[in-house]
Amino acid sequence: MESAKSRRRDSEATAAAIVTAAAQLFSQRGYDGASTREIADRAGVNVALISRYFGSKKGLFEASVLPMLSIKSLLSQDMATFGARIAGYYFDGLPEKAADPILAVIRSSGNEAVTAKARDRLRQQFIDAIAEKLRGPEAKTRAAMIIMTVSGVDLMVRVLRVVPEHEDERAALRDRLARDIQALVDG
Amino acid sequence: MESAKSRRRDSEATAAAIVTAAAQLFSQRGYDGASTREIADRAGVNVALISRYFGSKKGLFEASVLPMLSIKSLLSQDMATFGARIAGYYFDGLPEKAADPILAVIRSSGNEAVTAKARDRLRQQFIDAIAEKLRGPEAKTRAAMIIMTVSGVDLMVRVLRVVPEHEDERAALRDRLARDIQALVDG
DNA sequence: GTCTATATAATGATAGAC
DNA sequence: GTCTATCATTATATAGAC
Repeated sequence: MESAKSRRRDSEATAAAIVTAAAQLFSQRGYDGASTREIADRAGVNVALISRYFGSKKGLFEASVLPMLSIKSLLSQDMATFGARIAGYYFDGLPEKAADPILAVIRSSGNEAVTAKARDRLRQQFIDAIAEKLRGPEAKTRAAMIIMTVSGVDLMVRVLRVVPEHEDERAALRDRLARDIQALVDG
Repeated sequence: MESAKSRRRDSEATAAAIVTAAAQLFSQRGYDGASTREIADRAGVNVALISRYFGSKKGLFEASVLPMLSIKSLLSQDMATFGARIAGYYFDGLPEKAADPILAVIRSSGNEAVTAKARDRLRQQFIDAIAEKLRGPEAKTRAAMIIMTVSGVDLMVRVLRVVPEHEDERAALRDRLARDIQALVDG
């Protein structure tokens, strides 16, 4: 274990701090809206280190957002509770400031050069990965419907922010969502 | 009817050309990614006219994107065919370059100052408007589910661009979508 | 390993000529 | 009603000192 003092000169820790700050800011403001200076400030490091460690802003985007684009942890658990877990994630708690790689891709999608790789990874790590887990007919179609529905939730909750205020309405929406997604999982 | 020559000095036509170009470019690249110069070029007018006619870039965004945020034309027809019409819109034809106000809001959503009004209008013109059209229990919850699903389609088709290549898979997805949305409409 | 200083380019906006 | 020219600002990226 290193001391706090030596950590200040630990390039790995510095790069990790940049990645963390970048993931948050790209999620919040998208690629064009998040400046390298702001990312460096939030990470508590100098701006020049971004080019130093990641080559360019685009390199930083790929290093921070792409690795987070995975749904494996959700798929490794019992698929009989998949719908409930997804719905719970978005409606119980609602982590406002947390980094959301899907949101980062959505908000950066106006920049084709930057999000081309991210889209490829989204297809592989999400749609294809879900389709593999599904039993029964039309697995791919159902997988597409699932990712579409989840994307829609992400959009409604985190982009449009139109979640019902009343607790019972929220619960009704969450339960309906859990049921509909689970129906797609079960076939 | 005015001649083509006099149209060149028709401020209304000029403003309209700017609005059209802006709607397209804001949809494609989002607010931050679409520069005023590029918008002016596509409209075939001078950049200075944007400030002249709309005050600012933000003013142009509101003048071009906000008025398009309406679903009235889709709701005015028979609600028994709502699901099929939505699904057909996204899967038959697939208008790549057309201006899509929802997409513009999504891709600009990293910029809070610009999209605050757009979100309000989305809630009113979409969720509330749909809820009013629905009969049966939990109209608001179902309206939220519908807009969530449609947003997800918009996202998958136009942002992530992960529509199945094979015609039969596409048709299967379209039909399943139409059915699921219609089920939400019917209660 | 990290900083300061700077090069270069692009942005939104405006003043004033035509 | 539309244009040219320009301003002030901000962006990413880099060279070189420490």
